[in-house]
Amino acid sequence: MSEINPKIFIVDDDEKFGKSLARLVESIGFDAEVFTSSEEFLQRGAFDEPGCLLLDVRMPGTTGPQLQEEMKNRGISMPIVFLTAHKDVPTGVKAMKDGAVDFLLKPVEEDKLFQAIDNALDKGADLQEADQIRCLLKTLTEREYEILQWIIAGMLNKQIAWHLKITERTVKAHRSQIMHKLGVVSVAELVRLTQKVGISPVKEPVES
Amino acid sequence: MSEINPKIFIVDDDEKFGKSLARLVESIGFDAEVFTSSEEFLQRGAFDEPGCLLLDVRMPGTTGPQLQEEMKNRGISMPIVFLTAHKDVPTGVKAMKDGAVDFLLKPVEEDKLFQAIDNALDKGADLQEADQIRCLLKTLTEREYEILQWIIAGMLNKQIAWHLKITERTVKAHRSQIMHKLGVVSVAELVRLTQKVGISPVKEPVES
DNA sequence: ATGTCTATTGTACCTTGGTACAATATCCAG
DNA sequence: CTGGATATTGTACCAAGGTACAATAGACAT
Repeated sequence: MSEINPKIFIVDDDEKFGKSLARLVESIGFDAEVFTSSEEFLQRGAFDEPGCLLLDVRMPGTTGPQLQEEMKNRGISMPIVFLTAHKDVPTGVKAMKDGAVDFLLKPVEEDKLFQAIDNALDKGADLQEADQIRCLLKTLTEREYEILQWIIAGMLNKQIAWHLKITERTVKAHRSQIMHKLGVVSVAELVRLTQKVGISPVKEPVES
Repeated sequence: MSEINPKIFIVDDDEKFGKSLARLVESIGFDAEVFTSSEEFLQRGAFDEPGCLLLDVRMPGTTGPQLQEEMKNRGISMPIVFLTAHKDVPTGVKAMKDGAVDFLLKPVEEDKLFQAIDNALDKGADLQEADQIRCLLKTLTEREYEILQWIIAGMLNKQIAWHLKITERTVKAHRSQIMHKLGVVSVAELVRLTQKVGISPVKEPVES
């Protein structure tokens, strides 16, 4: 068994600070990788390994919050911990609203940093799981996806058939295919799976 | 149909500020209620109507963040928007981590305040729904709750029966009771319901 | 003691879900 | 045009869920 250490990405224009931060996290067993700009970080690519990002706010070029938004746009799901000397409340609050794990002020206390990294890595696991689920969902055809939304709404096969104007037999065929593709054996698992990536069930129009 | 306005609770030791804030939110159609201390607010009770809390940070006695924590302890689920002149980053960040909807600096821009209130009221609806679900869940007996956890794990009746060393018939009886009490007709609805209040399914020990 | 709540189980029956073994039709790319 | 993916449907059968109509037994409170 080869132990895989989570990788701590560090983006800070102050190279000295970044390197000392790298040494610090490496001292407790993490792998670290240092970048001096957001652009350099984005060019690296391959963000699929488990890890998190320690990110400065004020930087020449793309700032920390801008990188956060760009990552969201690109679908890069990596938990972010901001580290900054920039004592601006709205910036910190917005970063948190946008999903940052923490927003710490330099000089950062080791305890708080390590705690934040732990939290970030936990969140990273969830994000990776969601990514995997999204990947599975892409294997569904449009029709299957449509029927999936009815299934997780709790509709019976015959009701789905009625709404789509097809036979119950066909719904069963699709349903079976969906379950196989998503690797679940029960509706309960199916619903929990879809909840994790925010798929909304169809809403049955109430007849009067 | 009597229109029910959401109620905006305001807690600020600066009574003048509180009252002017009340006039402001009332001008756009909300009901407002002003308190000059956390204690006064807590004594009011009856926090079940739809609404949100505009809360100051620095106050004599119980501070805003302390009130936030106390409300959490007491199970009072009302969305909070902080309004403060206290430009402290860690305070703002912690408030957000603890579930605040927003953390705005005085003097607050009307746009941002109204936006924050809208967001808070949306969140309030979710919180109220969760409260209602928790209320329903309290009507379950211990045994029913136990079986519920197996059901939402996607287990078959016979598997549940096996684990609890009872007959499948008994599981069916409980299952039926659970569905009735929670007002759902499908496992899918049941799972979504429980997800909203964070009930975790039992984990099947994998046999080798 | 008597009644209520809870947990348990039984029988019988029907509905729904799942699947094995099929076929037909359309669309699209190589 | 030919193969593959997709959507559709059929038959038959079995497993699983749901329920109506029941009963038994223990715990607990009035």
